[in-house]
Amino acid sequence: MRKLNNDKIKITEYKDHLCLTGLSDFDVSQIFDCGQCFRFDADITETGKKAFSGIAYGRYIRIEQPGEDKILLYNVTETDFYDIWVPFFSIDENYSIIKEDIIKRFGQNDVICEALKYGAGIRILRQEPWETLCSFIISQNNNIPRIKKIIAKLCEDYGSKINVGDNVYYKFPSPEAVAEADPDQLMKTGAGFRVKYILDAAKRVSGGQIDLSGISKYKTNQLLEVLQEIYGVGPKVASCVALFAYNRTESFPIDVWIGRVIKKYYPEGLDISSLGDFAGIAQQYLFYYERWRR
DNA sequence: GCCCAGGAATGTA
DNA sequence: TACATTCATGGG
Repeated sequence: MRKLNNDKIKITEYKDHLCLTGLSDFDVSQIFDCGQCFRFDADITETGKKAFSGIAYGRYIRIEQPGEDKILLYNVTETDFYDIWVPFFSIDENYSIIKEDIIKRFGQNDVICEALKYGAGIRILRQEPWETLCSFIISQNNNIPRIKKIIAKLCEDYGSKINVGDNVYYKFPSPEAVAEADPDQLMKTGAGFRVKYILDAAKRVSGGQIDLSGISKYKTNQLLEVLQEIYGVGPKVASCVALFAYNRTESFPIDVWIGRVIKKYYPEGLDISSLGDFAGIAQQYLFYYERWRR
């Protein structure tokens, strides 16, 4: 087994899964319920524990968390674990440092401290740029169940199949496959008025006008600018793509929920430029706190 | 500045 | 049960 940069994490190989212990600040439900990823579905194991399964980077994975400090990864090879799933789940990221920095920036008495406790296991996933771009175009003026439904249909209609046992899954379609799609057929995904945006994005990416790999070296401001050249991509969608696909943890998407958070807890306004390199992660804690706290 | 696209799940009264 | 809102954006 290769080494991780965190000695506390212990990895044990079993016949059909990997077991991780010592990984703190990690809650599978919170990670998949905080609205950053639309391709994973929850189910309940025989032992009554929540599990999630889905597709990322063209691969199927099933992840269970039977205890706070126990993560089980199924359908994973050792190579894929290090090359794909460690970065995908930010397993190599030390969230205690991030949380300390956020508290230092916001202050000990700030509402962020409650939010950090409430969503203690949130992690920002590192997702594929094209899938993230397309997904967040679809997410505009939309709710999570419907976003998931539209994306699932898009994958069924234009993505390639993955067989896992008796189940069939679909990869996220390539930009080429979407670019070649008939607009009327694309309407059948339920994406509605967003179809023209998805098509523009697919054509720009497959045609080479936008190089989603190349722009990863851009400074964040420049990255946001380039993304917003795409028809239907504004500041919100661009900053989500920067945060969730390009690991720009300082990128701070402002949606209706965060708008409410600012109005409610920071009536004097919030100076985002003073929030440091992890402003976007702080945003996720605030979003999750305001969205799901009863 | 305001409304609409296209649609349905979810929240709220 | 009604009724508003929903992880926005661009065009008219």
